[in-house]
Amino acid sequence: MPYLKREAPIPEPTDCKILTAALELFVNNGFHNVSVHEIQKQANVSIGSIYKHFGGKEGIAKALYKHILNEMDELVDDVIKEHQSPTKQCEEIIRLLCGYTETHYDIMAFIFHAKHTEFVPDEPLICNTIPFIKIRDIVKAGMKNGEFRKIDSWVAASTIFGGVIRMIQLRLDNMIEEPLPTYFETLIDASLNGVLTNNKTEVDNKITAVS
Amino acid sequence: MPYLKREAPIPEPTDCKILTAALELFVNNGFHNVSVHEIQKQANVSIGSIYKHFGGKEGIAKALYKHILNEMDELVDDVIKEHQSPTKQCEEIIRLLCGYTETHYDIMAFIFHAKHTEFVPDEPLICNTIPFIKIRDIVKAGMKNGEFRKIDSWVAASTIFGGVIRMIQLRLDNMIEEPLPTYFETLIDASLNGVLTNNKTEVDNKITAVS
DNA sequence: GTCTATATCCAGATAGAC
DNA sequence: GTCTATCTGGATATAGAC
Repeated sequence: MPYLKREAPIPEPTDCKILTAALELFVNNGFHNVSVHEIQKQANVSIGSIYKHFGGKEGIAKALYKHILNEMDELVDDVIKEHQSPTKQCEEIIRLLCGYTETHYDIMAFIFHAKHTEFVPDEPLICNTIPFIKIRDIVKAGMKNGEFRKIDSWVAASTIFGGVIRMIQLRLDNMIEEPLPTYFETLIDASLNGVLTNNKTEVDNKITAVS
Repeated sequence: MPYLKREAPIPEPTDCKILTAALELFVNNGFHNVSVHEIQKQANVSIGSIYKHFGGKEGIAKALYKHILNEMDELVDDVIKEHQSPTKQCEEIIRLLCGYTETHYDIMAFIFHAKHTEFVPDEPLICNTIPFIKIRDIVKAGMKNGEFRKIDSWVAASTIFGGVIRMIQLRLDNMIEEPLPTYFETLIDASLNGVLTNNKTEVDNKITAVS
Protein backbone atom coordinates (compact mmCIF):
# COMPACT_ATOMS: atom_id res chain seq x y z
CA MET A 1 0.00 0.00 0.00
CA PRO A 2 2.67 2.57 0.84
CA TYR A 3 4.18 1.92 -2.56
CA LEU A 4 1.12 3.25 -4.25
CA LYS A 5 1.43 6.46 -2.37
CA ARG A 6 5.02 6.91 -3.36
CA GLU A 7 4.12 6.27 -6.98
CA ALA A 8 1.60 9.08 -7.04
CA PRO A 9 2.71 11.99 -9.24
CA ILE A 10 2.67 15.58 -8.10
CA PRO A 11 -0.29 15.40 -5.75
CA GLU A 12 -2.57 18.12 -7.09
CA PRO A 13 -4.11 20.00 -4.20
CA THR A 14 -7.62 18.87 -3.42
CA ASP A 15 -9.16 22.26 -4.09
CA CYS A 16 -7.84 22.28 -7.59
CA LYS A 17 -8.87 18.76 -8.38
CA ILE A 18 -12.40 19.52 -7.30
CA LEU A 19 -12.64 22.73 -9.31
CA THR A 20 -11.23 21.17 -12.43
CA ALA A 21 -13.55 18.21 -12.28
CA ALA A 22 -16.57 20.35 -11.51
CA LEU A 23 -15.87 22.80 -14.32
CA GLU A 24 -15.68 20.03 -16.85
CA LEU A 25 -18.84 18.37 -15.62
CA PHE A 26 -20.73 21.63 -15.40
CA VAL A 27 -19.98 22.72 -18.94
CA ASN A 28 -20.66 19.30 -20.38
CA ASN A 29 -23.82 18.41 -18.52
CA GLY A 30 -25.04 21.65 -17.03
CA PHE A 31 -24.88 22.58 -13.37
CA HIS A 32 -28.20 21.05 -12.45
CA ASN A 33 -27.50 17.78 -14.16
CA VAL A 34 -24.37 17.18 -12.13
CA SER A 35 -24.48 15.67 -8.68
CA VAL A 36 -21.96 16.12 -5.94
CA HIS A 37 -21.32 12.42 -6.13
CA GLU A 38 -20.25 12.70 -9.75
CA ILE A 39 -17.87 15.51 -8.95
CA GLN A 40 -16.48 13.51 -6.08
CA LYS A 41 -15.94 10.52 -8.32
CA GLN A 42 -14.35 12.46 -11.17
CA ALA A 43 -12.09 14.42 -8.84
CA ASN A 44 -11.04 11.33 -6.91
CA VAL A 45 -11.81 12.89 -3.56
CA SER A 46 -14.42 12.15 -0.99
CA ILE A 47 -17.73 13.87 -0.50
CA GLY A 48 -16.55 15.00 2.86
CA SER A 49 -13.68 16.91 1.30
CA ILE A 50 -15.99 18.70 -1.05
CA TYR A 51 -18.23 19.88 1.73
CA LYS A 52 -15.24 20.85 3.86
CA HIS A 53 -13.69 22.91 1.08
CA PHE A 54 -16.65 24.47 -0.65
CA GLY A 55 -19.71 23.75 1.44
CA GLY A 56 -21.52 22.12 -1.45
CA LYS A 57 -22.20 22.32 -5.14
CA GLU A 58 -23.15 25.98 -5.14
CA GLY A 59 -19.97 26.78 -3.30
CA ILE A 60 -17.94 25.17 -6.03
CA ALA A 61 -19.78 27.08 -8.70
CA LYS A 62 -19.28 30.32 -6.83
CA ALA A 63 -15.58 29.70 -6.45
CA LEU A 64 -15.27 28.86 -10.13
CA TYR A 65 -17.21 31.94 -11.10
CA LYS A 66 -15.00 34.24 -9.07
CA HIS A 67 -11.81 32.53 -10.11
CA ILE A 68 -12.54 32.66 -13.80
CA LEU A 69 -13.73 36.25 -13.73
CA ASN A 70 -10.54 37.16 -11.93
CA GLU A 71 -8.53 35.66 -14.73
CA MET A 72 -10.63 37.52 -17.26
CA ASP A 73 -10.03 40.72 -15.39
CA GLU A 74 -6.29 40.27 -15.52
CA LEU A 75 -6.45 39.67 -19.24
CA VAL A 76 -8.45 42.82 -19.77
CA ASP A 77 -6.02 44.79 -17.64
CA ASP A 78 -3.13 43.54 -19.71
CA VAL A 79 -4.84 44.62 -22.89
CA ILE A 80 -5.56 48.05 -21.47
CA LYS A 81 -1.96 48.46 -20.44
CA GLU A 82 -0.48 47.33 -23.72
CA HIS A 83 -2.65 49.31 -26.06
CA GLN A 84 -3.70 52.91 -25.90
CA SER A 85 -6.51 53.43 -28.33
CA PRO A 86 -9.93 52.02 -27.48
CA THR A 87 -10.18 50.65 -30.99
CA LYS A 88 -6.99 48.67 -30.54
CA GLN A 89 -8.08 47.57 -27.10
CA CYS A 90 -11.38 46.25 -28.41
CA GLU A 91 -9.59 44.48 -31.19
CA GLU A 92 -7.21 42.84 -28.78
CA ILE A 93 -10.00 41.72 -26.50
CA ILE A 94 -11.84 40.20 -29.41
CA ARG A 95 -8.65 38.48 -30.50
CA LEU A 96 -8.13 37.13 -27.01
CA LEU A 97 -11.67 35.83 -26.80
CA CYS A 98 -11.30 34.07 -30.13
CA GLY A 99 -8.09 32.45 -29.02
CA TYR A 100 -9.37 31.44 -25.64
CA THR A 101 -12.35 29.72 -27.21
CA GLU A 102 -9.93 27.27 -28.80
CA THR A 103 -7.52 26.85 -25.95
CA HIS A 104 -9.79 27.13 -22.92
CA TYR A 105 -13.07 25.61 -24.00
CA ASP A 106 -14.32 24.96 -20.49
CA ILE A 107 -13.69 28.46 -19.26
CA MET A 108 -15.39 30.07 -22.21
CA ALA A 109 -18.31 27.70 -22.01
CA PHE A 110 -18.72 28.42 -18.34
CA ILE A 111 -18.76 32.15 -18.96
CA PHE A 112 -20.68 32.44 -22.19
CA HIS A 113 -22.82 29.38 -22.20
CA ALA A 114 -24.48 29.21 -18.83
CA LYS A 115 -27.28 30.98 -17.09
CA HIS A 116 -25.50 31.84 -13.89
CA THR A 117 -28.45 33.37 -12.11
CA GLU A 118 -29.92 29.90 -11.92
CA PHE A 119 -27.15 28.50 -9.79
CA VAL A 120 -25.22 31.41 -8.28
CA PRO A 121 -28.14 33.73 -7.66
CA ASP A 122 -26.37 36.04 -5.24
CA GLU A 123 -23.37 36.70 -7.43
CA PRO A 124 -23.45 39.74 -9.70
CA LEU A 125 -24.61 39.22 -13.24
CA ILE A 126 -21.71 38.58 -15.54
CA CYS A 127 -22.25 41.89 -17.29
CA ASN A 128 -21.88 43.59 -13.93
CA THR A 129 -18.56 42.05 -13.09
CA ILE A 130 -15.35 44.04 -13.12
CA PRO A 131 -13.87 42.85 -16.42
CA PHE A 132 -17.07 43.50 -18.31
CA ILE A 133 -17.51 46.91 -16.75
CA LYS A 134 -13.97 47.73 -17.83
CA ILE A 135 -14.81 46.68 -21.35
CA ARG A 136 -17.79 49.00 -21.40
CA ASP A 137 -15.54 51.76 -20.13
CA ILE A 138 -13.23 51.21 -23.06
CA VAL A 139 -16.17 51.69 -25.39
CA LYS A 140 -17.17 54.87 -23.64
CA ALA A 141 -13.63 56.16 -23.88
CA GLY A 142 -13.68 55.42 -27.58
CA MET A 143 -16.79 57.48 -28.03
CA LYS A 144 -15.38 60.29 -25.98
CA ASN A 145 -12.21 60.60 -28.00
CA GLY A 146 -13.99 60.33 -31.31
CA GLU A 147 -12.85 56.92 -32.44
CA PHE A 148 -16.38 55.60 -32.12
CA ARG A 149 -19.54 57.33 -33.12
CA LYS A 150 -21.29 58.88 -30.17
CA ILE A 151 -24.28 56.67 -29.67
CA ASP A 152 -25.81 54.97 -26.68
CA SER A 153 -23.05 53.06 -24.97
CA TRP A 154 -25.11 49.90 -24.58
CA VAL A 155 -25.77 49.86 -28.27
CA ALA A 156 -22.13 50.52 -29.01
CA ALA A 157 -20.84 47.80 -26.72
CA SER A 158 -23.45 45.33 -27.92
CA THR A 159 -22.57 46.00 -31.51
CA ILE A 160 -18.85 45.71 -31.04
CA PHE A 161 -18.91 42.60 -28.91
CA GLY A 162 -22.23 41.05 -29.83
CA GLY A 163 -20.71 39.57 -32.94
CA VAL A 164 -17.83 37.80 -31.22
CA ILE A 165 -20.03 36.57 -28.45
CA ARG A 166 -22.41 35.08 -30.99
CA MET A 167 -19.48 33.49 -32.81
CA ILE A 168 -18.13 32.06 -29.57
CA GLN A 169 -21.45 30.54 -28.69
CA LEU A 170 -21.87 29.06 -32.14
CA ARG A 171 -18.40 27.63 -31.96
CA LEU A 172 -19.04 26.15 -28.53
CA ASP A 173 -22.19 24.61 -29.96
CA ASN A 174 -20.12 23.04 -32.70
CA MET A 175 -21.95 24.96 -35.38
CA ILE A 176 -18.78 26.57 -36.68
CA GLU A 177 -16.13 24.18 -37.86
CA GLU A 178 -13.05 26.31 -38.20
CA PRO A 179 -11.21 27.63 -35.16
CA LEU A 180 -12.34 31.14 -34.35
CA PRO A 181 -9.04 32.90 -35.01
CA THR A 182 -9.61 31.99 -38.66
CA TYR A 183 -12.41 34.50 -38.77
CA PHE A 184 -10.71 37.12 -36.68
CA GLU A 185 -9.88 39.64 -39.37
CA THR A 186 -13.28 39.65 -41.05
CA LEU A 187 -14.98 39.59 -37.69
CA ILE A 188 -13.11 42.61 -36.44
CA ASP A 189 -13.75 44.40 -39.64
CA ALA A 190 -17.44 43.62 -39.65
CA SER A 191 -17.94 44.35 -35.99
CA LEU A 192 -16.30 47.73 -36.27
CA ASN A 193 -17.36 48.83 -39.72
CA GLY A 194 -20.64 47.04 -40.22
CA VAL A 195 -21.70 44.56 -42.81
CA LEU A 196 -23.02 46.90 -45.45
CA THR A 197 -20.62 47.98 -48.17
CA ASN A 198 -19.16 51.25 -47.02
CA ASN A 199 -20.76 53.51 -49.55
CA LYS A 200 -24.51 53.09 -49.36
CA THR A 201 -25.38 54.90 -52.57
CA GLU A 202 -23.02 52.61 -54.40
CA VAL A 203 -25.15 49.69 -53.33
CA ASP A 204 -28.41 51.36 -54.14
CA ASN A 205 -27.29 52.06 -57.68
CA LYS A 206 -25.99 48.56 -58.23
CA ILE A 207 -27.96 46.34 -60.53
CA THR A 208 -29.54 43.77 -58.29
CA ALA A 209 -29.11 41.07 -60.82
CA VAL A 210 -29.71 38.16 -58.50
CA SER A 211 -33.18 36.73 -58.27
CA MET B 1 -69.54 24.82 -4.70
CA PRO B 2 -71.30 24.66 -8.07
CA TYR B 3 -71.54 28.41 -7.90
CA LEU B 4 -67.82 28.73 -8.11
CA LYS B 5 -67.78 26.73 -11.26
CA ARG B 6 -70.44 28.86 -12.85
CA GLU B 7 -68.56 31.99 -11.91
CA ALA B 8 -65.45 30.85 -13.71
CA PRO B 9 -64.73 32.92 -16.82
CA ILE B 10 -63.98 31.39 -20.19
CA PRO B 11 -62.51 28.11 -18.98
CA GLU B 12 -59.07 28.13 -20.55
CA PRO B 13 -58.24 24.69 -21.84
CA THR B 14 -56.05 22.74 -19.52
CA ASP B 15 -53.19 22.46 -21.99
CA CYS B 16 -52.95 26.18 -22.27
CA LYS B 17 -53.13 26.84 -18.56
CA ILE B 18 -50.29 24.44 -17.99
CA LEU B 19 -48.10 25.92 -20.69
CA THR B 20 -48.69 29.47 -19.58
CA ALA B 21 -47.93 28.71 -15.97
CA ALA B 22 -44.86 26.69 -16.84
CA LEU B 23 -43.45 29.32 -19.15
CA GLU B 24 -43.70 31.97 -16.49
CA LEU B 25 -42.13 29.79 -13.84
CA PHE B 26 -39.37 28.59 -16.14
CA VAL B 27 -38.25 32.04 -17.17
CA ASN B 28 -38.43 33.42 -13.65
CA ASN B 29 -36.80 30.58 -11.76
CA GLY B 30 -35.11 28.47 -14.37
CA PHE B 31 -36.29 25.09 -15.55
CA HIS B 32 -34.44 23.09 -12.95
CA ASN B 33 -35.61 25.22 -10.09
CA VAL B 34 -39.25 24.59 -10.87
CA SER B 35 -41.05 21.48 -9.69
CA VAL B 36 -44.06 19.88 -11.28
CA HIS B 37 -45.94 20.65 -8.09
CA GLU B 38 -45.33 24.34 -8.52
CA ILE B 39 -46.57 24.25 -12.07
CA GLN B 40 -49.59 22.30 -10.98
CA LYS B 41 -50.35 24.83 -8.28
CA GLN B 42 -49.87 27.89 -10.46
CA ALA B 43 -51.89 26.42 -13.31
CA ASN B 44 -54.69 25.30 -11.02
CA VAL B 45 -54.71 21.83 -12.40
CA SER B 46 -53.78 18.50 -10.89
CA ILE B 47 -50.53 16.67 -11.24
CA GLY B 48 -52.39 13.90 -12.97
CA SER B 49 -53.45 16.26 -15.73
CA ILE B 50 -49.93 17.40 -16.29
CA TYR B 51 -48.64 13.89 -16.71
CA LYS B 52 -51.60 12.95 -18.90
CA HIS B 53 -51.06 15.91 -21.20
CA PHE B 54 -47.33 16.28 -21.37
CA GLY B 55 -45.83 13.27 -19.66
CA GLY B 56 -43.83 15.41 -17.27
CA LYS B 57 -41.76 18.54 -16.94
CA GLU B 58 -39.58 17.85 -19.95
CA GLY B 59 -42.65 17.27 -22.04
CA ILE B 60 -43.94 20.69 -21.13
CA ALA B 61 -40.65 22.29 -22.01
CA LYS B 62 -40.54 20.50 -25.31
CA ALA B 63 -44.06 21.58 -26.18
CA LEU B 64 -43.24 25.17 -25.26
CA TYR B 65 -40.07 25.07 -27.29
CA LYS B 66 -41.84 23.85 -30.39
CA HIS B 67 -44.78 26.14 -29.97
CA ILE B 68 -42.71 29.27 -29.53
CA LEU B 69 -40.38 28.45 -32.39
CA ASN B 70 -43.40 27.92 -34.59
CA GLU B 71 -44.61 31.39 -33.76
CA MET B 72 -41.18 32.79 -34.51
CA ASP B 73 -41.17 31.02 -37.81
CA GLU B 74 -44.46 32.57 -38.81
CA LEU B 75 -43.16 35.99 -37.91
CA VAL B 76 -40.07 35.49 -40.03
CA ASP B 77 -42.18 34.27 -42.91
CA ASP B 78 -44.32 37.38 -42.72
CA VAL B 79 -41.27 39.57 -42.83
CA ILE B 80 -39.90 37.73 -45.83
CA LYS B 81 -43.20 38.09 -47.65
CA GLU B 82 -43.63 41.77 -46.92
CA HIS B 83 -40.14 42.95 -47.76
CA GLN B 84 -37.97 42.11 -50.71
CA SER B 85 -34.47 43.27 -49.92
CA PRO B 86 -32.44 41.31 -47.38
CA THR B 87 -31.41 44.57 -45.76
CA LYS B 88 -35.02 45.49 -45.18
CA GLN B 89 -35.82 42.01 -44.00
CA CYS B 90 -33.03 42.08 -41.44
CA GLU B 91 -34.16 45.47 -40.28
CA GLU B 92 -37.70 44.26 -39.86
CA ILE B 93 -36.63 41.20 -37.93
CA ILE B 94 -34.55 43.32 -35.62
CA ARG B 95 -37.47 45.65 -35.15
CA LEU B 96 -39.74 42.75 -34.38
CA LEU B 97 -37.33 41.33 -31.84
CA CYS B 98 -37.04 44.68 -30.11
CA GLY B 99 -40.79 45.01 -29.92
CA TYR B 100 -41.36 41.48 -28.73
CA THR B 101 -38.89 41.95 -25.92
CA GLU B 102 -41.26 44.52 -24.46
CA THR B 103 -44.55 42.85 -25.20
CA HIS B 104 -43.67 39.18 -24.81
CA TYR B 105 -41.05 39.07 -22.11
CA ASP B 106 -41.59 35.41 -21.27
CA ILE B 107 -41.27 34.22 -24.83
CA MET B 108 -38.10 36.17 -25.46
CA ALA B 109 -36.60 35.08 -22.17
CA PHE B 110 -37.38 31.47 -22.95
CA ILE B 111 -35.71 31.74 -26.34
CA PHE B 112 -32.74 33.95 -25.63
CA HIS B 113 -32.09 33.40 -21.99
CA ALA B 114 -32.02 29.69 -21.44
CA LYS B 115 -29.66 26.87 -22.15
CA HIS B 116 -32.07 24.53 -23.84
CA THR B 117 -29.67 21.64 -24.26
CA GLU B 118 -29.80 21.21 -20.52
CA PHE B 119 -33.48 20.39 -20.42
CA VAL B 120 -34.60 19.51 -23.95
CA PRO B 121 -31.48 17.63 -25.03
CA ASP B 122 -33.02 15.87 -27.99
CA GLU B 123 -34.47 18.98 -29.60
CA PRO B 124 -32.39 20.78 -32.21
CA LEU B 125 -30.25 23.66 -31.05
CA ILE B 126 -32.09 26.92 -31.39
CA CYS B 127 -29.71 28.07 -34.10
CA ASN B 128 -30.65 24.97 -36.06
CA THR B 129 -34.36 25.57 -35.96
CA ILE B 130 -36.30 26.66 -39.02
CA PRO B 131 -36.76 30.34 -38.24
CA PHE B 132 -33.09 30.83 -37.50
CA ILE B 133 -32.02 28.95 -40.58
CA LYS B 134 -34.28 31.20 -42.60
CA ILE B 135 -32.65 34.23 -41.07
CA ARG B 136 -29.23 32.98 -42.07
CA ASP B 137 -30.58 32.42 -45.56
CA ILE B 138 -31.62 36.04 -45.69
CA VAL B 139 -28.08 37.04 -44.86
CA LYS B 140 -26.69 34.79 -47.55
CA ALA B 141 -29.11 36.26 -50.07
CA GLY B 142 -27.94 39.70 -49.10
CA MET B 143 -24.36 38.78 -49.78
CA LYS B 144 -25.30 37.19 -53.07
CA ASN B 145 -27.09 40.23 -54.41
CA GLY B 146 -24.42 42.65 -53.25
CA GLU B 147 -26.24 44.39 -50.42
CA PHE B 148 -23.89 42.87 -47.89
CA ARG B 149 -20.19 42.44 -48.21
CA LYS B 150 -19.22 38.94 -49.20
CA ILE B 151 -17.72 37.52 -46.05
CA ASP B 152 -18.21 34.31 -44.13
CA SER B 153 -21.91 33.92 -43.55
CA TRP B 154 -21.51 33.05 -39.87
CA VAL B 155 -19.58 36.22 -39.31
CA ALA B 156 -22.12 38.22 -41.24
CA ALA B 157 -25.11 36.82 -39.39
CA SER B 158 -23.37 37.15 -36.05
CA THR B 159 -22.49 40.74 -36.72
CA ILE B 160 -25.93 41.75 -37.92
CA PHE B 161 -27.87 39.99 -35.18
CA GLY B 162 -25.30 39.71 -32.42
CA GLY B 163 -25.96 43.28 -31.42
CA VAL B 164 -29.71 42.93 -30.98
CA ILE B 165 -29.37 39.63 -29.23
CA ARG B 166 -26.96 41.20 -26.77
CA MET B 167 -29.34 44.11 -26.27
CA ILE B 168 -32.25 41.75 -25.71
CA GLN B 169 -30.34 39.82 -23.11
CA LEU B 170 -29.24 42.96 -21.33
CA ARG B 171 -32.80 44.22 -21.35
CA LEU B 172 -34.11 40.93 -19.99
CA ASP B 173 -31.48 41.19 -17.27
CA ASN B 174 -32.79 44.62 -16.40
CA MET B 175 -29.51 46.25 -17.27
CA ILE B 176 -31.08 48.51 -19.87
CA GLU B 177 -33.77 50.79 -18.57
CA GLU B 178 -35.45 52.09 -21.69
CA PRO B 179 -37.65 49.88 -23.83
CA LEU B 180 -35.66 48.44 -26.69
CA PRO B 181 -37.55 50.14 -29.52
CA THR B 182 -36.02 53.35 -28.20
CA TYR B 183 -32.66 52.20 -29.45
CA PHE B 184 -33.91 50.70 -32.65
CA GLU B 185 -32.63 53.30 -35.09
CA THR B 186 -29.13 53.55 -33.69
CA LEU B 187 -28.98 49.81 -33.23
CA ILE B 188 -29.90 49.12 -36.84
CA ASP B 189 -27.47 51.70 -38.00
CA ALA B 190 -24.64 50.37 -35.89
CA SER B 191 -25.34 46.73 -36.63
CA LEU B 192 -25.36 47.35 -40.34
CA ASN B 193 -22.74 50.03 -40.69
CA GLY B 194 -20.47 49.42 -37.75
CA VAL B 195 -19.56 51.60 -34.87
CA LEU B 196 -16.64 53.39 -36.41
CA THR B 197 -17.45 56.67 -38.11
CA ASN B 198 -17.98 55.93 -41.77
CA ASN B 199 -14.92 57.62 -43.15
CA LYS B 200 -11.90 56.37 -41.29
CA THR B 201 -9.46 59.00 -42.47
CA GLU B 202 -11.86 61.67 -41.34
CA VAL B 203 -11.60 60.33 -37.83
CA ASP B 204 -7.86 60.01 -37.93
CA ASN B 205 -7.51 63.65 -38.90
CA LYS B 206 -9.96 64.84 -36.31
CA ILE B 207 -8.56 66.71 -33.35
CA THR B 208 -9.02 64.39 -30.45
CA ALA B 209 -9.74 67.23 -28.12
CA VAL B 210 -11.25 65.15 -25.37
CA SER B 211 -9.02 63.95 -22.59
C1' DG C 1 -59.98 13.60 -18.41
C1' DT C 2 -59.35 15.14 -13.79
C1' DC C 3 -58.18 14.48 -9.28
C1' DT C 4 -55.73 12.77 -4.54
C1' DA C 5 -52.81 9.90 -2.29
C1' DT C 6 -48.91 7.39 -2.46
C1' DA C 7 -44.56 5.06 -3.92
C1' DT C 8 -39.88 5.39 -5.30
C1' DC C 9 -35.78 7.30 -5.92
C1' DC C 10 -31.89 10.18 -5.59
C1' DA C 11 -29.62 14.47 -4.62
C1' DG C 12 -27.81 17.25 -1.00
C1' DA C 13 -26.03 17.27 3.32
C1' DT C 14 -24.14 15.41 7.89
C1' DA C 15 -21.88 12.52 11.51
C1' DG C 16 -18.25 10.64 13.24
C1' DA C 17 -14.16 7.27 12.62
C1' DC C 18 -9.47 7.69 11.23
C1' DG D 1 -8.18 17.16 6.41
C1' DT D 2 -9.92 12.97 4.43
C1' DC D 3 -12.90 9.33 4.30
C1' DT D 4 -17.41 6.07 4.59
C1' DA D 5 -21.85 5.36 5.96
C1' DT D 6 -26.05 7.30 6.76
C1' DC D 7 -30.03 10.50 7.08
C1' DT D 8 -33.50 13.39 5.20
C1' DG D 9 -36.17 16.06 2.11
C1' DG D 10 -38.16 16.70 -1.93
C1' DA D 11 -38.83 15.72 -6.70
C1' DT D 12 -40.60 12.70 -10.30
C1' DA D 13 -43.82 9.61 -11.40
C1' DT D 14 -47.81 6.25 -10.71
C1' DA D 15 -52.16 4.08 -9.13
C1' DG D 16 -56.61 4.10 -8.90
C1' DA D 17 -61.07 6.57 -7.39
C1' DC D 18 -64.34 9.62 -9.46
